[in-house]
Amino acid sequence: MSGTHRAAPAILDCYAGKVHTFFHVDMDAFFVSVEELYDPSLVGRPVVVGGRADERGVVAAASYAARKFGVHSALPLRTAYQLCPQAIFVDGHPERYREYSHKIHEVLQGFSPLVEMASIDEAYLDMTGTERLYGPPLKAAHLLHERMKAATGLNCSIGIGASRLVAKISSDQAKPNGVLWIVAGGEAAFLAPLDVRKVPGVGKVMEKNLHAVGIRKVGELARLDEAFLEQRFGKWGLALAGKSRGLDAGGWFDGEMGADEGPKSISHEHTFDEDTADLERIESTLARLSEMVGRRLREHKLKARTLQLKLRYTDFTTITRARSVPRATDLDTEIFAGVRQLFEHNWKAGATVRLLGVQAAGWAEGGGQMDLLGEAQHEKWQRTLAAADRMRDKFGESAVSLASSLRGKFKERTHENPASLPGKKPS
DNA sequence: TCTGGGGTCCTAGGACCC
DNA sequence: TCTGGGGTCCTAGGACCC
Repeated sequence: MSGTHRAAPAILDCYAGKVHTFFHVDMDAFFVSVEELYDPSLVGRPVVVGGRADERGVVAAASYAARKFGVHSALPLRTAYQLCPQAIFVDGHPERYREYSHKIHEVLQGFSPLVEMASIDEAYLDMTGTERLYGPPLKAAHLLHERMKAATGLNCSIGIGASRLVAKISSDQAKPNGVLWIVAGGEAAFLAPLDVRKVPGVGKVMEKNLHAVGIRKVGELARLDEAFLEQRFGKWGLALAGKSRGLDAGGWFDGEMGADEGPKSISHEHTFDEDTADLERIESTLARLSEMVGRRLREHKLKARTLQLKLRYTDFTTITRARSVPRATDLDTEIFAGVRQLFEHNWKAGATVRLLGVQAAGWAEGGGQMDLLGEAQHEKWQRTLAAADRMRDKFGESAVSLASSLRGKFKERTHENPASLPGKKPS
């Protein structure tokens, strides 16, 4: 609980009146903490969530005990094992994290009506004008922290600032299990000594670019000429100039709590345990991914006009190939037909494949025109798939699969009318 | 260090249209 | 006819986030 600074009047002027108060609430080691609730024996031990120590894959989350050994998110699991062989490696459970994310959302909504979930485990609250209800920000934050712990069993950290950006950076500095308030006017002093990497949006590449021009700290960035940053890094450079001063994209008044607009794309991908050039395996994987994408489209009541294939070879070179279809679709068969064709046209025959991905995007309201026959077939497929979706809801994801029947049967079909394909009926 | 999976946003070139 | 400019859509790739 540090970082409170007296506001300089000259700096306060730039708020032009109303100073907002944003909270950024960020769960501590979220995936690990949820796993600990299911298995309390994990508490206090080095835990790695993401898969087995010998699997292909990366660390999704590491406990603080594991972080002491240098283990962190995005590290290859095998490297994590080298660094910390005594760590307990557990599989991730996305359903559990979604469930707890909902609980978190409920707690927050009970605290303030202006809540925006920024990801599965973090949220912004606009707490402007809540002093009469909760008292000063620090008091409010501690109350929220207690409620969160009581309702979910999980720890969080809370950053408080006059912009979302400052709130976010301060919650990061407050970790773990802390609260930090950056008083309006104290932003520059708070930000100046931080590494540029602490600024959201500055990753490996931008960090390197900035180091190359001798910029390492946010304070150095803030002193730079805006025009220089814009000329050097374009639109991004200009945004960066604002961020280095603690400003959101819209300045201090970027206060609208985002309406949930729904997804802009839906995708699934799979990395093989071992790279493969086996067409049967490749096609059944594409079929399975197409089903998963189709299912999610129907869940969201969306139809996609653009289908995209992602293909990663053994040497990690990765291509994406997209095509727009004349009629927007949410059907497994049509998605599969599209990406299968993209695969055939773009695969370097015989080259071993590491990863396949299927993405749908470009939503359309309706589906456009079809001839009567197409219409009838289309409706039949929709009923079949709806039944399959209900089966999966009841009995699990593996209860119904069209993959085996789709695979291999496309060659002798025309792609103009994939809806005429035979599919295994749910039984 | 042999590198997941699900997303968002930005850039840039070409097609096409007026 | 040697050749403008703006808008929009499509596609590919890449940086970045959790």
